[in-house]
Amino acid sequence: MSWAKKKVTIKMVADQANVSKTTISRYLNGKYEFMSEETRERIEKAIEALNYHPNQIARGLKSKKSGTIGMIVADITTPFSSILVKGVNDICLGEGYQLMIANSDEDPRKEEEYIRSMLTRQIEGLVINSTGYNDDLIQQLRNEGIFVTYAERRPLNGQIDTVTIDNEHIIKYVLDKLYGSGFEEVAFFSQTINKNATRQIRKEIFQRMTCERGGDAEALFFQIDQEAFSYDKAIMGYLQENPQRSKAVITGNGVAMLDFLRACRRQNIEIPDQVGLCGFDDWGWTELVGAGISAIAQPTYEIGARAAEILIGRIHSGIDYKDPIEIELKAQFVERGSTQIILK
Amino acid sequence: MSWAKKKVTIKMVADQANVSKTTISRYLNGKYEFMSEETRERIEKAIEALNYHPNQIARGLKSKKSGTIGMIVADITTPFSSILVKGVNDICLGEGYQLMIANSDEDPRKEEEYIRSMLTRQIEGLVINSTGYNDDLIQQLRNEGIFVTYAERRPLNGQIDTVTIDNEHIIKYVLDKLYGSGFEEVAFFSQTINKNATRQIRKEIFQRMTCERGGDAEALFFQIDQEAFSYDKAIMGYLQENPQRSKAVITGNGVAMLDFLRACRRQNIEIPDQVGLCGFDDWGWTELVGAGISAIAQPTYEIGARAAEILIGRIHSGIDYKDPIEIELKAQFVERGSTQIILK
DNA sequence: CTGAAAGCGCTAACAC
DNA sequence: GTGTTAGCGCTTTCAG
Repeated sequence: MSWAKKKVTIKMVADQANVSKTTISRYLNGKYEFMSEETRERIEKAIEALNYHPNQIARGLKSKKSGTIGMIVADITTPFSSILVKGVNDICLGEGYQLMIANSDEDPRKEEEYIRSMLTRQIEGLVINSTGYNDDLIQQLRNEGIFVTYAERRPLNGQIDTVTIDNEHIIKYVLDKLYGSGFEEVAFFSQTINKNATRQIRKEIFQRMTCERGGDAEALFFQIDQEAFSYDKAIMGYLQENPQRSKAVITGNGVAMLDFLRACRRQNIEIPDQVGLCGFDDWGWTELVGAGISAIAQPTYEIGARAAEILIGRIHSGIDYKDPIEIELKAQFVERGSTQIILK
Repeated sequence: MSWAKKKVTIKMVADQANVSKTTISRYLNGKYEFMSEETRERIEKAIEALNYHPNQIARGLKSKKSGTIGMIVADITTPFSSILVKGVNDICLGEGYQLMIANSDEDPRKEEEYIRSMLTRQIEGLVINSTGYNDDLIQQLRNEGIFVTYAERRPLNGQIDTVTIDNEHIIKYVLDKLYGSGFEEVAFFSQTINKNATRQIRKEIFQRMTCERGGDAEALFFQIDQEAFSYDKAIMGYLQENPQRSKAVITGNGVAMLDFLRACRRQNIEIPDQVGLCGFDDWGWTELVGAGISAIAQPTYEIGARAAEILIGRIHSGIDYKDPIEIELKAQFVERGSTQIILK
């Protein structure tokens, strides 16, 4: 980089201001008590004149504080992830941290690679929307002085700070609502569960509550793999059983909702005439489809923001903890046309 | 962090393997020619035994290579930005770079703050989807040895690498299509332009082509501010002029399309019966709204990927350039029901 | 109030 | 083949 102007260092500022590097360093760290008014001003001028910006990398090497936080999301292309990122990013800006972000693409191997890469780059903490396959490695980070907060997907086991939503409460609310308004069968359509804790938890809650109502918890839960037309098959299968009953579906997240709607369109299934629908995640377009799609609006931004706050709090305190913080934020049901029952 | 295990350093590995730090360093950098087969194995064992991972921060301090790239997007919550991020992220993974990401929120002050913050953290390059207000600062980075690539939004002036789409070509294509199929007036609805180069360019192209067809280039271009019901007013105003003519609208990006559709719904405007619609950006839900929304699918992922490739290429070459690389990728028109003209 | 000196963890001449 | 030495840019004792 021969064409690059030499970067200005603390040494050059020291020379310019006619003091030692130490004093400049003190200045940079706001320890003004240790210098005369006059030197302070001289330093200020020198920094200004040279357009000096301290090298955070060098500072971090000595102080062991990189000032960066890592964040790994499972699929950055979903609005869910990007809003989560925004929440974390905003808090980081306020606290002076930079964000190192990676997209695991739901691939545990990539996830591990990113975690290790970020570790070598001395992140001070990690916010993760985890695939669920690297919980052991993540637990290990604790031993290296790295704090971790799980966002939305909790660890399957392990004592780590977590911010999720109150699935129990909102699923109960929606089931009550749907059955209460006359639907006779409510099914749940989930993406492949794998080790995804959120999907696992929603399944468990849905099946337990369905059971309590005397429903067929097994038959009404559909786990749908990412193959072509698998949603088509599932929805057709569901509607063919007990065709005289009025039915509704809850989809487990925004991506499942989109796939479900596409399948309905291909199969000419009318909503809510033939099947009611309530989805998790309320993204901008839900009101535009048909009579509007009812949805569970997750406080996605807040999940990210709270996770970042907790993480930074831990970093600042710097001490190990025995009791993890576990926060459950409330989700909200937004009612639209897709759950207005059409009586048969 | 009293509870943290002491991090293992190159010194400890050297002691364990009974060689000097230099030799370990050579090993880490793959310079196996400079050591015996036997020491190489000894080092391998020592690293394994101690679970050693080199500190990239320290390496970077000496070598002036942080191994991180910065990326700033204008609004991370739009699918456009997140897909762009994915493109960049994927290339970075392949090339061994970590991504430092920030969301400027279309705020030039935040954008500047992030740029400076990333600079102090020694990013080696920057991919930016810029607000357009910090072009001078960005140009300045070049003097500090930092390469920059603009993604999607080009600099208003300045000689910097850029990846955009071929707006000229696709806008011509869509206008031909719409007028060709019988629409008599085609308007363009854009978000507030400010210094956004893409919006500026689309406006210029649209107006020029409209002019060439003898249309009223001024009246047919709508710049719509982000106030409540401003889309409602614009669309109503457009439809009231020359009501006997069949009309269509092109929206300038995905966000504008969403706002436009919401306004139509509020005003009970039927698409395409009362107005045809073709939007920029083809996100998952377009096919689900009404008879399907026709859209210009931008190669968003490719924009990000190409931008990252170009940037990393520059970093590797390490030399200044006089001629910036300017790439224009092709967008594609996806035809759906919203542009099937209903003859009046 | 201020500075000299010794590192942080790693790399890179330059010797041997 | 391998080690010694001198830093990278900054912080931090420890002396004055």
